[in-house]
Amino acid sequence: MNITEFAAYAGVSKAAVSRYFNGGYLSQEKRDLIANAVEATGYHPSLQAQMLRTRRTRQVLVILPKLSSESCARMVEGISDVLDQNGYQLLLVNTANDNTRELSALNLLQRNTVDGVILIATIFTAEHRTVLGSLRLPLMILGQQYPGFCCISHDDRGAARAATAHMLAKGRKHPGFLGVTMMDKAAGLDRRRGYEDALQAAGLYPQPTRMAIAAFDMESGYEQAAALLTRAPDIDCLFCATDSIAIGALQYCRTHHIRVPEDLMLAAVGNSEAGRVASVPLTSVQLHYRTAGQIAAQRLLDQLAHPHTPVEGQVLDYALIPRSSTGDALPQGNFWAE
Amino acid sequence: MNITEFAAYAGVSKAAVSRYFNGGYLSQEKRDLIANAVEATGYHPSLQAQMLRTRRTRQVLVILPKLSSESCARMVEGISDVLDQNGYQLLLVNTANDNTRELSALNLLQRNTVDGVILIATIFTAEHRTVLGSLRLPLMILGQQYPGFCCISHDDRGAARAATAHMLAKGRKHPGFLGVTMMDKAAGLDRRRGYEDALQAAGLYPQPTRMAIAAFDMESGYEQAAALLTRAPDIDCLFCATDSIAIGALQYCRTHHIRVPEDLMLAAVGNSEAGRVASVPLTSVQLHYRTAGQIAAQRLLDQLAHPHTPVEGQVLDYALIPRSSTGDALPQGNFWAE
DNA sequence: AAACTTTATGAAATCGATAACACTTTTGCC
DNA sequence: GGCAAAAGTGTTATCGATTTCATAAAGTTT
Repeated sequence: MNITEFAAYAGVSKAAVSRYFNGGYLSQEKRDLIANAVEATGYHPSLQAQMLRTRRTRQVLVILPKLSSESCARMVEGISDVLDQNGYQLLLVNTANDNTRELSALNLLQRNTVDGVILIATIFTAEHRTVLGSLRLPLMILGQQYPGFCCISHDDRGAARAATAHMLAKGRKHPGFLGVTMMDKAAGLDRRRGYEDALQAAGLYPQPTRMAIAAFDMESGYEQAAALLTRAPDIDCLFCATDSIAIGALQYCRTHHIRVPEDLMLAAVGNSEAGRVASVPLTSVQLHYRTAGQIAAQRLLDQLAHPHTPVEGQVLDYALIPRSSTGDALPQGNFWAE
Repeated sequence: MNITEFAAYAGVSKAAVSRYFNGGYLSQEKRDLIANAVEATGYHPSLQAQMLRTRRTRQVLVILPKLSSESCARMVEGISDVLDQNGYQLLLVNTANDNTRELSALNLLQRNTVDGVILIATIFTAEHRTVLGSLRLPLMILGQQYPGFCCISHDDRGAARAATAHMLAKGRKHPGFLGVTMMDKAAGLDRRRGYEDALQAAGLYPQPTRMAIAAFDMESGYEQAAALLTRAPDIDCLFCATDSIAIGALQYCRTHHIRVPEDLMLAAVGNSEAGRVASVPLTSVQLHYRTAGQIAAQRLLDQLAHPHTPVEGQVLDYALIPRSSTGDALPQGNFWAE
């Protein structure tokens, strides 16, 4: 049933029906007439027709690199919370760290089928700047600061500093670093800087031989930990850029008679579920993923409501959660400490 | 720029432009003309207008209970793979196990804004049958069999049977069961039946005092394990409906001087990352989540292409992954066994 | 009472495409 | 050459809403 048929059924004009649903001058009499007819027929305006006419889709595109990563999933949950509350729909593109998919996602934007975009990306290339710069849609970048755009990010540098400093404060003198590619500004570069900050504050100098780069998975963490600890066996505390990597390192220790935390302390960033229940519960820094998602979505909706909002970034704080991997016993009865 | 302006620019009729993009009789001459004009202007048809006119949106709605659960995330990844390849967009609704949200999602369907639906639900009520039955859209149900609808599910019963049988085959005589609500047919009912199958095959009888029901999280697993093992301390092997619950049980053992696997064997279903790296690596049954998602999406697209496809369910197989929690040592050098 | 403003109304134009239709031209075949 | 089928074309109606516009009635101010 379309608006014309419905209007005829209700005994009013098309315009009156439209005004009923969108607000506008309408007498109480017609209002009742339409309300009754809606009750009787279950009529509702077609979204597609509304989209075409109003040029607003009430859909937001979320682009992310990997859905089955706990951090991404939580950010999307946060986004979903807010969009849902405001009657917006969430269009999801999982790029799987694949350029082809990322391009097809950006193609969507060109086609103007969404009102706004939230981008959770790890590596920004020159092409990104070009494409994003020419975007006429409201855009939020989630997970890192990218100059010139609205960004919500975590204090990755502070988080890494806190984790490393925690181990140094326990008297360790030979820190090691297990990071990820520096092309990833947040998890790669910023966390390395945080690590170096902590060393500097303790009067130590970062040594390249005590640093290694891994991929984002446990397997790689295992392998790089093996390489690093073979090369520099005197390392007595190891900062890992992600929980997954730290868990890989932990597996290596477990199978090579390296005691954690006695011989080697471990600390990471992420506070994942796996890290909480690992063979040695992992000291890690909690970032507020869900909150970040909520804020990003809210800010996007704000931009939609008030165009020309000034571009400004926002950095969320963090919380260090000490656990056994740095020799911190858990409080009795609490094995899940957030 | 709309099709009229573009057609004028290219020097052809609107119909020719439409035929260019949708296929249809068109001379090579005009084809070139339009191709050049596209190159020059970057014109592309408006999706909204196409949606309105063709009554197809090329969008698929995915409804799920919890995004930040590994199994859900992997299913969505599988769905995304296939939809993406076929030029379909994925609309996501995270119900957070909340009726309000589930209703608003179903409202979307009423509004006809998507071509098809994939539903990942855990608990089906009478209301579900009503709403789903009156749905005029192609629908796939993912994760359990629901009579009368197209379903892709896992062999939950077989999986639970295999996990339990594995422990009984090692000579354990006093099995226990830690499950979830029976309102959840797949993870609740079917897995309990599988547990009972295994007992029966071993000449044992299920005893209510050796069974408990937990929620879906580790905390609840911990609490219910505590209750169960206090009530029936002779239990020497425990089947858990999910990895999370098993990890909770494992934490309880760890803090109460119950040795795993010597005093108590543990086996579960899910094969999650956390279970693989837990303090005692967890024997678990792998289900093919990603594959299930891919199949569901593919079958949905098939339905879209060929309406009136007969309704039939499909059940995917499983693979038991023995690990230390049942006394199975991991093969040397492989700590990640899938 | 006149002059304005606010409220109320429906006809018609519009958003940007596709599909039906009527028509002409080309091709294939006997 | 004749005749049917296939290929190629542009005009027009249509999808289902919103928005403009012209106009009228009601309410408010001078």
